[in-house]
Amino acid sequence: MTQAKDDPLAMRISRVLAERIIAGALAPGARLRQGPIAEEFGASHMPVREAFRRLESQGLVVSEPRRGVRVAGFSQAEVKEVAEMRAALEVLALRHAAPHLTRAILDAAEEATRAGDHAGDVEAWEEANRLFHRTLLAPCAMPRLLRTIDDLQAASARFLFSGWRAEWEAPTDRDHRAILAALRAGNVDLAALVLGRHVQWIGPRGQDQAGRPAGRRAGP
Amino acid sequence: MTQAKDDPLAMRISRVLAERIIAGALAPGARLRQGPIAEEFGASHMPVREAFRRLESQGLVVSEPRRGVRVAGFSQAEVKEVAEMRAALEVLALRHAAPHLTRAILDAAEEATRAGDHAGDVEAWEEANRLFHRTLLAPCAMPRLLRTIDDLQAASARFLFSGWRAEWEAPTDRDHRAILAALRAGNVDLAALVLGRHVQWIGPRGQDQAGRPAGRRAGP
DNA sequence: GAATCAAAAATTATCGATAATATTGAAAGG
DNA sequence: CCTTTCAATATTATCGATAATTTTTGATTC
Repeated sequence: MTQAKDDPLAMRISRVLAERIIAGALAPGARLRQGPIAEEFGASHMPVREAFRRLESQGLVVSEPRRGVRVAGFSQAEVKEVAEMRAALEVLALRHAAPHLTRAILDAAEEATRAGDHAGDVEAWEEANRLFHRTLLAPCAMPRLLRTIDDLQAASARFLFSGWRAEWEAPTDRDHRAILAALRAGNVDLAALVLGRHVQWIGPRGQDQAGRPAGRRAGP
Repeated sequence: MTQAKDDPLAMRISRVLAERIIAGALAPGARLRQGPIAEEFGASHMPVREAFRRLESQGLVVSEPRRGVRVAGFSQAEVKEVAEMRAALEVLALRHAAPHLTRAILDAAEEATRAGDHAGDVEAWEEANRLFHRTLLAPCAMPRLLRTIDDLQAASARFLFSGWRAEWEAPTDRDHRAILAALRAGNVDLAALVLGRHVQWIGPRGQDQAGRPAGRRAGP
């Protein structure tokens, strides 16, 4: 799905572990021991450790020296933090991408939105959602910004999966459509405003029931 | 200066290498070979490789599989990218920190500004500048955000050093004082506005002479 | 003289083993 | 019965060596 298997072992291991953490197969706080993981992948400790460092930089695990790594927990505060960082950075990316958005790109983003509407489970919806954002923001051509946004999206997806694993129905994504409409009309400011709010939408249930995002500065 | 020497060897190595890259001792594009570096630190390859991964996540080196790592270059576009990310994220951090800013914290930030004014060289000025920002933003209590900002500051410092190594005179930092004044007056919006512009200030010389930052959306 | 190919040298990626440190559990003491 | 201490065990951090690639070098040909 992602990339060929000719890149370093550490990369493959980190990808698999990241998937597991995001999907919730590895619970927050769970210790990741290098021995068993190395054995599972038929590798030695070195690639596993490199994978750990990569996961650490993505914020998916926390590492205490001499004490190993464990899956990063996410309190409501942390989820909010990630959401607000995403909002700030995706708005920035969108403003830079806007001048480069062609008709074809907007159509592709709309197609991604449609795919999300028809998604049968959270995973499919999340993938479509990610594709929407990526399609719209990639033309900003700011690699470091895009990398950071990707990591934040991964963290967001974790939260999404944790809350919704079972009961799921694909919601028609009004925000996505509003963003596209604004962009088609050339109203970048409006698109950025909606995107900023959209990204901070935490969903119907947080750790507690206070689902209202805090960074909401503009009206509804 | 930073931390004791009881944390993993990889951490110490990455710190030293980071300092060298930021200070310009290692030129952009220069290859970092694990053999010589391991030998220099009296270590084996493993910690060196871990240090590389860490530097990679900070954006200080780029790694091509099977081909080693090299010091990341920075075009004017990349410098601008970092500056705009910093602006977006530092403004976010400041808005969250503002409610927690005490008189003592503001005084400490002012002291950092004074130290910067009296700095004799770029390094000292940069350290004071970093301290100013850190003092003001740390109370936001958003660890991931602060970590990201730190990495971006490091990238900024690289650029600063590259341009100013020789001719240097400490400039009185009007922006810092304006930010503090606004905060003391309780005008968070103004402080955020000035901070956002301040961070994007590229200095009198870029790679080419077009020093005007592009993200400048509000008037002077 | 420039381009090409092939062996040689260098370098990265990985492994298996060792040393250092943390964790655990049981025994002793209060 | 709970707390503390100490050894047995488990795990991390690190090393030295090996395998797999890439880069160089040097002749060789057009």
